[in-house]
Amino acid sequence: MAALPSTSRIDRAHELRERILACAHARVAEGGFASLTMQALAEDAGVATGSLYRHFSGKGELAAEVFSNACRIEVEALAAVLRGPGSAGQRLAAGLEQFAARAWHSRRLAFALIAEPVEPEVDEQRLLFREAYAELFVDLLDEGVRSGEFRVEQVNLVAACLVGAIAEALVGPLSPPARAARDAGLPAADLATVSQALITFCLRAVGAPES
Amino acid sequence: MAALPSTSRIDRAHELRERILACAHARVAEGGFASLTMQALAEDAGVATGSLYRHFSGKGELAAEVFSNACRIEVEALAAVLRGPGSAGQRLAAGLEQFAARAWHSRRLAFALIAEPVEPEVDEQRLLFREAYAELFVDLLDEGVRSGEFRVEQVNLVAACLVGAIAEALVGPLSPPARAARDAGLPAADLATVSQALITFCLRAVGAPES
DNA sequence: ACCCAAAATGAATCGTGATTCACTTTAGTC
DNA sequence: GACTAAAGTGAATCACGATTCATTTTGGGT
Repeated sequence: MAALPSTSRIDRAHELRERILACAHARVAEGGFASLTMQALAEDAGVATGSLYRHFSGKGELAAEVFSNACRIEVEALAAVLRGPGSAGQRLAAGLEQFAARAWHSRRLAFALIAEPVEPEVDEQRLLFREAYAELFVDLLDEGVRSGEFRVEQVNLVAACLVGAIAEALVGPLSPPARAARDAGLPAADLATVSQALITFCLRAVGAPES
Repeated sequence: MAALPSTSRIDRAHELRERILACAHARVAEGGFASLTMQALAEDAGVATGSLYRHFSGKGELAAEVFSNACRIEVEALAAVLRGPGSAGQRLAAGLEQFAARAWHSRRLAFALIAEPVEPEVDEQRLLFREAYAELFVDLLDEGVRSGEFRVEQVNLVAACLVGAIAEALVGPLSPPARAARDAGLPAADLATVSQALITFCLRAVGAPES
C-alpha cells in the first residue's frame, strides 16, 4: 500500500519553500532585513545555503517575496477598513487607528516594511506597496471630497503627505518609541495617545469639519 | 625671497581637505551617498585612495562631515525663517515654502540628506538633524499654541508628523517628481502647486484658522 | 646641494556576504 | 533490489569596496 501519497515530491518542495519563507519572515520581524543573510536563513530553516537557491533564484527574489507577503496583509487590512461602512471621516479615523495599532504591535517589522534600507529588488516592492497605500487614501479622499466632508485640492499630494506623516509618527526616527529608546527613560507616549494625535492631525489636514 | 609663504604645509593640508570635502559633496549631490566610494572620490580629487586617510580617519567620518555640513546650511536657513518676524502661521508657511523650494532645486541632494540609506555613522548625523528640524517646529508650535493660533496637544508628535509629511511630499517615493520619473510623461505637479498644497495641509493639520 | 620628516602613492589585503558547483543522498519507478 | 533523476550539501569562489602600509616623492630648513 502506498503509505503517504499525500506528500509527493512537488508537495514537499512547496512545503519547504513555505518553511523557508516563514523562517525569513520571522527573521525580518525580529531583526529587520539587515539580519536576513542567506547563511543565517539556511541555518534557521535547517538546510544548506545552496538549497535556498533551489527554491529561489537569489536573495533578491526571496526578500522581495517576504516583503510583499507581509505588505499584502497590511494593505488588505487597511483597505477593509477604509472601504468599510461609515462616513469618509469615520473610516479615515478607523483606518489610522488600526494601522497605528498594528504598527505599534510589531514595530521592528513595521520599520522593516516602511523605512529600512534594503536591496533594490525589495525597494521596488516597497514602491508598489507605498503606492497601494496611497491609492487607498486617494480613493477615500476622492469620496470625502465628493461628499463634501473633506476639502482637498491635490489629492495625490495629500495622500503622500498622509503616508509620510503616519510613517514618521509611528516608525520614523522621531517617533515616540524611537525617542524613548534613545533618551532612555523619558515619558514616551503610549499607543492611545499617539493614535489619537495622529487621527486629529490627519482629519484636520484633509479639511474635515471638527468633531 | 620667500615666494609664496601664503601656503604653508598646514595651509595646504587644510586646503586639500576642503577640496576633498567639496568633491565629496558634489558627488553626493549628483549621485547620492551610494556613489561616494573612496576610489571614485580619490579620482575626483586627483589624489590616491591612501591620501584620503591622511585627512579623514575613515569613510564614516568623511561622509558624516559631508552630511552635516550640507544639513547645517538647511537647518539654519529654515531657522532663520521660522524665527523671523510674523505670526506663527505666516512663519510656518514661509518656512515650508522655502524648504520646498530648496529641496526642489536639488532633489538628489535632498533625497540623500533626508531618506537615502547610508552608513550608520551618517545615520547618526541624520538623527541629529532630523531632531534639529523637529526642534524648530516644536518651538514654533509652542509659540503658535501660546498665541492661540494653533491648536495642538502633542507638540512633539505633531512636529514629527510635519517632518514626515514634508519629506514624503518632496522627496519620498510618492512625491510628484518621483511619480513623474516612473510614469514617464504624466502631468507632474510643479513646485508652486506642491508648495501651496503642502502649506495648506500643514496649516490645517496644526489647527490654524483658515485663511 | 643635501637632508629628512611629512605627505602621497596605489597595489595588496581584508571583511562581508552572496553565489556556485562537483559531489552525495534520497525516494519514486520498474 | 537496482536505477536514476531530483534534491540537498557546503566548501570554495566571487564581488565589492574599505583600509593598510612599504615605498617613493616632495619641499622647507640648513
